[in-house]
Amino acid sequence: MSSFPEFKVERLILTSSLADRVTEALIQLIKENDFQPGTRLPSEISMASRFGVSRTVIREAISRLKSDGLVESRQGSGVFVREGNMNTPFRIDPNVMDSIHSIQQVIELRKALEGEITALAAERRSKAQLAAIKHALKQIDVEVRAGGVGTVADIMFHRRIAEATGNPHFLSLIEFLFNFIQSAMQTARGYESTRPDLAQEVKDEHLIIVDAISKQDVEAARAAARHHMDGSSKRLGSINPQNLSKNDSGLVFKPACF
Amino acid sequence: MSSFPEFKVERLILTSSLADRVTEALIQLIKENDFQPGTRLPSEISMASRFGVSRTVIREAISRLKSDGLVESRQGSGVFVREGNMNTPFRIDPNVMDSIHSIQQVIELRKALEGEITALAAERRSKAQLAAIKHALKQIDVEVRAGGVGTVADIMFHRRIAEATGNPHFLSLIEFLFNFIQSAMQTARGYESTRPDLAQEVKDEHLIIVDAISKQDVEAARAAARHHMDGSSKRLGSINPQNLSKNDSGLVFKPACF
DNA sequence: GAACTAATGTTGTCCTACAACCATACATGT
DNA sequence: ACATGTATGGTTGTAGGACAACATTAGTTC
Repeated sequence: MSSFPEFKVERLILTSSLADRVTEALIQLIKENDFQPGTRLPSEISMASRFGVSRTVIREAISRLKSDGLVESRQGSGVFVREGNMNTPFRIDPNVMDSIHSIQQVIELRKALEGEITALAAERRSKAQLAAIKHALKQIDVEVRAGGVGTVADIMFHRRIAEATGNPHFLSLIEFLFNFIQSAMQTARGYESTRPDLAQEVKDEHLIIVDAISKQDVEAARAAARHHMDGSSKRLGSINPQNLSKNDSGLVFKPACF
Repeated sequence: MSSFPEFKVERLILTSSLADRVTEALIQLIKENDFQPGTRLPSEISMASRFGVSRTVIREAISRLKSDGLVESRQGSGVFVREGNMNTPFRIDPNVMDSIHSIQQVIELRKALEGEITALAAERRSKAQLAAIKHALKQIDVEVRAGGVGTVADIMFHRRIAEATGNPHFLSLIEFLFNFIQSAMQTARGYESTRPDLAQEVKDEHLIIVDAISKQDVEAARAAARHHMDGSSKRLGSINPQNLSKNDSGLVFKPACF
């Protein structure tokens, strides 16, 4: 068509709204400079005049702080800094997830978890949960035969294992991590599909895991999961890095700092 | 003073603001019912009339969704559901952290991580990081001799180990988990301080960990950390459960559902 | 001293208004 | 026919005013 090379850009968001900037400023004030926990923030009106914005903007910023659990507002009294930070969530900044190195850091996190998860699953799985795991394993082949690379089913397989631990936090944590390594898994599995030897390797590793969970052999399950993680990171490392640079979901461009 | 027994209640927040409820409703709509990623939400005005609230309330709710990464707003165009949920953080609802069981679930999460963290720390620690770990270990005794139970220094000890992995996510995840198990650790260490045998047990376990990290013996480090985790959960289990019911930070009361 | 009351300040909610911006349809010129 | 400019309506971003609900404090009364 046109003489342009492919020029598909998601959307440059270099516009930060006032509420964004006020939020950031307040977080900085609370975290760095000591607004001691329990103290009251200045009133919304005074902050509005101090920041030079309207009260609407201040309220939106405080609304975000509230949902992040940093502050708590009491009608008629004021906004107070919360003590303890139980409500501040664990997050990984997607803006730094551009390099392969940072993806591998997340993979390392998953690697650390998967061994214990599989061991606990072996110890505690019910018959129904074992059946669900086995079913998920079969679904990988189904997805591959249907022309896919099998990422969705692969993730579901490990999700079922996490479910079998009986501890819901394991499931939500690895689901959180999958969001970041999904694209890496996709290219990895895409590469494996061109190498029958590697594909067979993966299938074998999965089988060993299921076998150990089936027999409720805790140590074997742990070892199998660790072996699988080592194998997949080895396979991932054998891919040409440039394949990883295209990120299919989310932003690719890190907004310039200014 | 009064005839009442101690009745110090932080503050009952059973009043959920309109923005709270609208936020919850929108999250539900996005997650359960499919607002497909990429689709536009109804305009703020129409949502306001639909929910029967003012546009201000809608804006505050959407502001929270934005900070949670669920949606993205484009001026002049609308609010769009984000594709991929890389930005949705990992959180543990503090309102369900009332029972011992749920605390132990978080401890189990930490248990799973600490083994790998210590192993990686043994593998990669620099000389300076080893020194920091050893210093933190000494600080536990200092804190205890100063009359404290040693929780702060204990946490700092494990924090330094996590730092030595070189993977920043380990540190932030462990720090996140510590927020939930801190109070449990406090009562545990308080109990240990009345039992010299247990206190010595803890010190021995810590020493073995540091020794393995010092020698860069990866497998020994993993084993030592796992042994320490097993020991501390065993010691925690030997405490009378009622000691755990008093939670010093945050809410204790789970708001009634209505 | 205890209980009630008024005053003041703060957050919660609603409203209107306008600026900045986007998407589309329409008009214009070549 | 095509590209370019322009008008228009709709949407978010921001400002500001108004009042209700509530908390705190000072003052008053008993």
